[in-house]
Amino acid sequence: MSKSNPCQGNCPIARVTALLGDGWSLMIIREAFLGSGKFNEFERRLGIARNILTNRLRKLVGAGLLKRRESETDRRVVEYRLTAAGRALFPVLIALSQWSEQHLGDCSHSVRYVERATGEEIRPIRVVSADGRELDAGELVMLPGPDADPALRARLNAALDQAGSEAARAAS
Amino acid sequence: MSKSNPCQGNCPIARVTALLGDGWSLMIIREAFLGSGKFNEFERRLGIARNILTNRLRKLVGAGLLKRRESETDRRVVEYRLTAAGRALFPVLIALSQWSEQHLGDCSHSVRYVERATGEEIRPIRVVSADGRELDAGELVMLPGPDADPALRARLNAALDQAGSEAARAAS
DNA sequence: CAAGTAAGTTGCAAAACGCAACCGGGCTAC
DNA sequence: GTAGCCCGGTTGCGTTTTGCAACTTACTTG
Repeated sequence: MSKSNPCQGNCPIARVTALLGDGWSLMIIREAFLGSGKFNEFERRLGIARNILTNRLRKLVGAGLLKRRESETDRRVVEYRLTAAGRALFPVLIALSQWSEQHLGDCSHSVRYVERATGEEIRPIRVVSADGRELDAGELVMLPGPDADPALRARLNAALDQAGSEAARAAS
Repeated sequence: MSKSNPCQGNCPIARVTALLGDGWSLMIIREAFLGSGKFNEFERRLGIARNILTNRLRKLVGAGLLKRRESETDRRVVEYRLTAAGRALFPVLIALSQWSEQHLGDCSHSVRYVERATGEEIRPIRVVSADGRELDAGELVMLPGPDADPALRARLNAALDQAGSEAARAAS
């Protein structure tokens, strides 16, 4: 994948896939949310090979999701902590988790996300319109933004045209 | 990864990672949201190798995200369409996309998600409490749910304890 | 019927992954 | 202070996954 996936220019999904699209990165982020910070903790709790872990931690630090800091009390240990950018992935993680429990495997309810202050479970993550209504996938369109490069712009416009012609065909 | 990543029992993130944790699956889902359906379309638009594409499509069909249907008008072509489970990934995709644009690379605004009916851009995806307030990562806890297996339960409780002791340490 | 096209499949080379052994600095205990 | 252990890596090597290109089979089109 690494060499290819120029895919469609600066598509944000392509960029995030290049960074987190492997079997471990998301698990490492999850572990970090669960409080892991030391190299050893990640290794033990995930059962990941040490060379791979080194590689992924470097990548995540390089991307600004984790911050590497050598402990002051014991200079052998290194702490990897989530940065603000890393913590901003929390909605993604929850959305994935909720989707997984609803649509994968045996429909189990194995993790609860509750508000610390109230003890109440949070709502399912949803797409919400500008004025606060919950939206469905069918009610949305993707349009090229101001910074879309030509390839992405072409792709999104093609998708629009296709949807348009499909709608026209359905209407006829 | 495939063999390992038993990770922590039935953790939903581990399950979703096993399914979508590679360089292509999410891109295929994105393409499907953009209207691609035929084998050739995925191939051309993503630049993915055909054997890999075959493999991923089968996996996604097997997981119930895509539905494989041979065209009636031309029996050579095969249509892969998102199922309800697949469409339910839309919030995840948008959350990833929004995160990517905010925290990756050059802060660009290359894709706009707008409501078809109003033309208004949607709100950023957020975690919302039971009574509708937007929550921050720090205001949440993960607790084992009724279906958590022992390993996951232990992991989540350990995280709780650790957070507790850290809080105690910070308070002292 | 000849040519072209769609969706795979196969074989092979290159890259990524996983494991286990090794390493160097830093603590700890005697 | 030195022997032994822990921590965070690194290295070498075998296995798996990926990527590419050529081939195949079924079908449509001219």
